[in-house]
Order: sequence, then C-alpha cells, then structure tokens
Amino acid sequence: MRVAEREADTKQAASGGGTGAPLEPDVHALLGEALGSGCLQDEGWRLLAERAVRLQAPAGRRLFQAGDPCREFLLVLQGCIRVQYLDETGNEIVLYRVRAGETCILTTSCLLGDADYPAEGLVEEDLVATAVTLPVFRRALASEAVRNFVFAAMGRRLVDLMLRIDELAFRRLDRRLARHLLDRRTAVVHTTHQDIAVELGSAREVVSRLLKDFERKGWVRLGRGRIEILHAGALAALAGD
Amino acid sequence: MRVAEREADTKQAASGGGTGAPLEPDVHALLGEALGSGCLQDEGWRLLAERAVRLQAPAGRRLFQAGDPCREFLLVLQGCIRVQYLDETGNEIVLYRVRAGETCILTTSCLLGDADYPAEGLVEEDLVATAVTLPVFRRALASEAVRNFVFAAMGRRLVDLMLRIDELAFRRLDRRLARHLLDRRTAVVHTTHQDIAVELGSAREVVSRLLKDFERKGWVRLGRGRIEILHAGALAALAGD
DNA sequence: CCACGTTCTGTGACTTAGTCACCCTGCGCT
DNA sequence: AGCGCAGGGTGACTAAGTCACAGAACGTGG
Repeated sequence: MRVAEREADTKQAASGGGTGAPLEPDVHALLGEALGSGCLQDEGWRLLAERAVRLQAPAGRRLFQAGDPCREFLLVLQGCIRVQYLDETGNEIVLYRVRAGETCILTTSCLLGDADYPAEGLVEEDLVATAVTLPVFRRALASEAVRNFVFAAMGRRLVDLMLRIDELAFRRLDRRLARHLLDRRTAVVHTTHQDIAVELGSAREVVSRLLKDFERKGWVRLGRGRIEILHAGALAALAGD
Repeated sequence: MRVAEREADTKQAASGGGTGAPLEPDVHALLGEALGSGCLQDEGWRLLAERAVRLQAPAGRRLFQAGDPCREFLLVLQGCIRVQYLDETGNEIVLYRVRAGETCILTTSCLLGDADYPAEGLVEEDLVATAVTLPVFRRALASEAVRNFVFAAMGRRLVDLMLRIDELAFRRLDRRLARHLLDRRTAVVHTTHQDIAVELGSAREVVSRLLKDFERKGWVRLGRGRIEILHAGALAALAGD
C-alpha cells in the first residue's frame, strides 16, 4: 500500500469473484472508453474489468522503483506514467511513457517473469489505473483478445526502445533537443534544463549550452523553468522536419 | 523461401495436423533438449513440436531485414542470430543475440502485432531453428506454459535493451570496449575494428584509436583482423571487474 | 520587506567521442 | 610484379560530457 491509494480495496473484497456480482461501474466505463466498448464482450476483458481494483495516484508519486517486486498487472485509464532507468552512478534516462489505454509492459513482463522492477515509474499526470493480481491476470490471458492486446503493446514498446537506442547512438543532441521542444506542442515549455537532460539522456550543462545557442540565434527565449519558442520553423528544420 | 532453406516443407505438408501423425523426430528431440524434456507433456509445446518446420541457415545468411513482413514464430535450437538495427543514414548497432533455446522476441511481437520487422537478423553461427505459422502459434499460446515462456523471454530482452540504453547514454567507450573484448572469452579475438564499432554503436576510428592505446599500454597486440589479449587483468580493471 | 537557503542557470577549462579526409599496409589475385 | 581492396592509422576539427564554481531567481520564515 506504500505506493498508491486503493480506494476500491474494500469494495473489491465485498464484490468477490461471482459472475454477476456488483462491479466497479466507473472502472468498467473507463475500460470501455479506453479500449473501445466491444472489448467487454470478451471473457478475458470482462474478467479484468470485474476483478480490477481502481488505483489512483497524484502527479509526482512514485509508483515503483528499481528492485521493487512486481505484484499486479496495470492498465492506465487516465493520466500518464513516466518510466525511467536510474543506474548506480545516479544517471537517469526516460525510457517511455504509459498513457490512457496502455499497459506498462515492464510491469507485465516482470509480473509474468517473476522478476523485480529494473526501472522506476513516476506518475506524470494524475493517474487512474486498474490493477489486477497475478492469478487473475493469468486467467485473463486465456482470452486471445487480451493476449493480443498485451503482445501488441510489447511490440510497440520494443520498437520504441530500439529507436531510442538509435537516437542515443547516432543522433546529434541539438537535433534531438529541437525535436523534444517541438514535441511539447506548446509555445511556452515549462520545464528545467535538468529535466530535459534526463529526457534526452544527456547532461544538464550540455542542454543549457545548446539552449543558449538557440536563444542567441533568436529561436527561443529562456527564463527560469521556462522556454518560449519564438521560431518553431527553425527548430523543425534543425530537427529534420 | 528467400531467406532460408526449409528442408521439411514437404514432410510438414504430408504429416498434416492429425494428432498421431508422424512428426519431425529431430525437431522433437532438439526441442526437448533445448527446453528441458518436461515441456513436451504440455499440449502447447506438443503442438509447436508437431507443426514445427525445421529451418536451417548458414552463418552469414540474413534471415530478415527491416521492412520484411513477419510470418512465423521462431525458436532457435542451435546457433545464434544477431539482431541489429540499421537506420537511414547507414548506422548500424547490435541490439541483442538469440541463442539456442531462445525465441526472437522481435519476431514474436511483430507476428502478433501484425507489424513489419524494424531491424535485421543475421545468422552468426550456423542456425537450426523451428518455425511455425501464425495460426499455429496462436493456438499454442492457449497453453499457459508456452505463454510464460514467451513472456519471460520478452521480459529478459526488455531488460537487456534497457541496459543497452544505459550503456550508450552513460558509459565510457574504453570501458565498454574492454568489457567487449573480455566477453569474447578467447585470448585471440578474430574480428575487425569496424565490427566492434557496430557492436558498441560507435565509429571505427574511435575503436581503432582506443585499441591502439591499449596496445601502447601493453594490454593487447593488434594484427589485421586479430586482437591478442596480453593483459586481461588490466582490461577487467578498466571494465570495472 | 529582508535575509537566507535552495533551485536553476551560465560558463570556463578540460577530456572523451564522433566526423572527415586521407594515406598506408597486408594480402589475395592474375 | 602489379593491382585491387579490405582493414587499419592518424591529424584536424567538431560535438558532447565532466568538473568546478559563480551568479540569478525564487520561496519562506522572521
């Protein structure tokens, strides 16, 4: 219970596993919304919806960290989890994000592989998720629809990580920085240089210097915790359209 | 049929899907050997063994490349596949290797996610593998044992890729190079500087320079396509034991 | 409103890594 | 012997990371 509130613990216990038992109405609805309503016809999805425990956590909360045991399958309904790796020397790098309708594949594979988390998960936007225990998840996996969903999520993430590797190995940091700024999709980016460095797997000083270059070129205006984009076109050109 | 010989195609077609039909005896044996003999009690594993097509390919053969559609589930019985990413600019980096008893998770997740391969697979040591078509694989996944095997493989690979990301982002190349040389587990490493660069996600010139440094320090002796390790202890110390 | 601690940013000096250009060497081939 | 070519060496330069430190911006308690 260390990591997040579970408002539904008692309700869940009361509802039991009976087929027609009263469910979590909002979890049901959110699941339908997040995944398309057709999925609740499926037995596996129905099982997940019935046995799902609602889990909420405010932005900033750490859901899990490296070394934690993994006990439940997670499906995000609202908000966003940032998964990042932290090594012994204190270096951090963002691996990927889990958003509404997605599962955390790290959780899934640790759960099924009986391994501890190798990375940490931070709530970035207020989170609403459902959690089910390993036995229930194993039963749900008997459904082909659930299996396909989980495997497809894994495949996507795998490709993400490969692209991330390519970026780190071969892409220039100024281009990646420009891309990152544009990806925020706001004219004014509220963040610190340190956060960007973690995002890109680089060092704060390097990010600061590059941003200063951008400012000298008139592409951005810098403030404390604030980057105003003045010339998105130039950034896009640098990023490679 | 472009990528590899399939000596068993006809035999497979003849044996059909009947439960007691004649099987691939050696595939059966190899499967048992690779995975532990208990697995053939399981219905899913038995299905895989029965419907498996033996696939062989000599070292150097390209099994698949980026953009290829993915049609079959692969399980390596002997040999080794090197999976590497090649981007538009021609940069290459080794992602991971698939050895005896392992599945290529890239194949698995592309297959189930109906996606094309994002990377290429090269046979590094003469390959013996089994392949099954998507429909058969889907049926085999009904078995919990098969599912656990596949998910566990995904989890391990995921962790591999994360470590690779950490390495690329934060580890010094001289240490990674030292580690790489030691990992070959031979006193004389037969390889080119270019190959090592691809392995580490770096550039040939950089690898050459570092190796020259190692030679000047008396740790290795360099020859054309050949690196003789003279002082493994020093390399290990640099690599961080 | 001020003093003070904290967080964020800027910068110089230096090391490590990547890029570009070019040349040399070892080796197989005819 | 002469040629071609993959593999390797190196200088010069740019990009990125590290270390050390300083100053600016902000928040809080007095």
